[in-house]
Amino acid sequence: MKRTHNATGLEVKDVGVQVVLNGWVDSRRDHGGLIFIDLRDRSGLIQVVFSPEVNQDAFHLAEQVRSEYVVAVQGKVSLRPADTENPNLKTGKIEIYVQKMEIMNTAKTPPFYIEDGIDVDENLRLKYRYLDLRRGEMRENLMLRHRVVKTMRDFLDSRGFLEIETPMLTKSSPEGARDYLVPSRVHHGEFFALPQSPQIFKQLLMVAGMEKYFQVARCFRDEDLRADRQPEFTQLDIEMSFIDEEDIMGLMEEMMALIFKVGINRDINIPFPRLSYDEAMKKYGSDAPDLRFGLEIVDLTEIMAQSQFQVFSSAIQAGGVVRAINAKGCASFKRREIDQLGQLAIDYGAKGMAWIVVSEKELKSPITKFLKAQEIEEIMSALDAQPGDLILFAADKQEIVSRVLGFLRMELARRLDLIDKDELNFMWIYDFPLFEYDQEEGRYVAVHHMFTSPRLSDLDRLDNNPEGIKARAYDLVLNGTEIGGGSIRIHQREWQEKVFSLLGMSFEEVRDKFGYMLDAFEYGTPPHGGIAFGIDRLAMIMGGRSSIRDVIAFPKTQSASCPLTNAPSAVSNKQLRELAIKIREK
RNA sequence: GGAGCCGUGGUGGAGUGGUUACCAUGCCGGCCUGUCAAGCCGGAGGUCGUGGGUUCAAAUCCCAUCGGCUUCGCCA
Repeated sequence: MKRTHNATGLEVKDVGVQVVLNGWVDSRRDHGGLIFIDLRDRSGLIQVVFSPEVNQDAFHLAEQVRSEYVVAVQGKVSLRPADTENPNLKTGKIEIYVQKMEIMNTAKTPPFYIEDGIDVDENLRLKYRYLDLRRGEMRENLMLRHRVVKTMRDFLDSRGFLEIETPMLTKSSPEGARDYLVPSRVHHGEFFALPQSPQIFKQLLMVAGMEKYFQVARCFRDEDLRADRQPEFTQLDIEMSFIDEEDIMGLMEEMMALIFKVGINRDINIPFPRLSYDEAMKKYGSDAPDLRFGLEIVDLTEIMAQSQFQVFSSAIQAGGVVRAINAKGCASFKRREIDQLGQLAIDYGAKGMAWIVVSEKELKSPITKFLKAQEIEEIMSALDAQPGDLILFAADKQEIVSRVLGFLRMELARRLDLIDKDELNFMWIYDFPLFEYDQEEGRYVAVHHMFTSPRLSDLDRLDNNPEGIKARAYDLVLNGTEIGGGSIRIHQREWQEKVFSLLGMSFEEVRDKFGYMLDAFEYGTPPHGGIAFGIDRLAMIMGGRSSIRDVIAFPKTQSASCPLTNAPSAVSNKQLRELAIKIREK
């Protein structure tokens, strides 16, 4: 019995039609003389009814059916009797009176409920992922993801982009994340790396004259996992020739508007607002700020520069800053809560967290006794402090202060429930620094990546003055999450060599790792640039999920393993011998 | 590498040293012709993650270890 319709493809106007449905038994309600089954297929649910008056054989077969059995039913679409309609079902006004049923397969009782909103150990869900994905919400997530990717492909195709694949087995390169390595059987002792991104290949495609490229590209980074980070993830990777920042940002805004319309039927306003990196860090303590709420950070460095309060003034003298955040209406926080925030600040790298509780009559604070009345007044005024407010301070190097107050800002928003879950807050962050100094490595490292072009006006500083050079890079931020980022690239061999050199790479290393790319740049490389979006993160936000795992069919656990297949696993000695690999004892 | 939370019938939870480990749900059987969280009656189902220790006695206290989740570092 082959299906004639999908479960939710039927509606009131189909009443009287003979249909065959195939699907799974979602639930069975046996009334003795009458049996109801909710039949589920990919489209959703419909109720089918078994009555001995309609067909004895089908009725008795239905008595034996259990959850998750795979069945085929044949019957007539009928209107439900009055007062038995189910408004919770799309097909709640109709039902199928079954004349014939076939059990296509039986099923063991599943280890968890096949329904939305379950609270089950995630390990179990992943071990039985094929059952987890039967749940409506998970099916919806994958369908949403499909619509998003389909829309991306269609949109880019309509704008003249070519989808081109690049190698998965490629060359390990320095910088960036830890590589996943694949041993070469043919070349003992040598390894491929799985791509962290198709960056160099897409630039070579520009050299090759493809002009407009995209790829839905799997990327691999062997770093620790998070709720929004998997070791393998998917990027929409894009590159174009003969363009500038505005071309890419404008095009991507159009694409985003379409994706959100098709994906979740939301209209978003374009163009997106833009915020410079410096301003984002200063006001929000993050290069991916969440602007769905206020709680701006206020700089007090000037006010405090001459202060007698050593904690503040010595931080400033050491080149640092003093900044604060006004937790509006939080004067009611208990001392224990404030101390808890202070501990969190310390966890994020602060040496401590000063605070002032502003009440009607007085200021409660461990630090006001060190401050002059004039200074306190200026602080209150700068932060627009009113009775009932709580002010939190951080004093340290700028990067630490930003990180700490950026975190406290988010934490306060969560505690005060300031975030509107339905809002979609997009913004571009631009004017990133090209380099930052890495204390541990004792050298500069690229903030974006090492192929990013410096601002043209900063080009001459590549020789001897890298501090403060701005990059032609841009990130797209949605609700405090970086969902994409890109840049205009370097397309001149000479500039690229200077960047490599500034990053501390020797002539030999550059030749070995990137010689092929520099060679390519000598054969007429067009100016080019691009962007890449994290499809998993985008789908996660669009689906309103809190973990990227919910929009990936077969994700890894936090320890980067797969409970379903038990990967990774040991391999045979024969396999190891072929690869000339010996496993060392710990 | 660090921090936090969690691990008890299939599932989710309760159980702070002492009878036969409790509840809900699911599962199995019976009854039941309008349910959709169906209902009523009955039943089965447990190495309390694992290993060690303390104790007359451990799900419970201690140590170690494994696993899951969150997070800092890390993620050009």
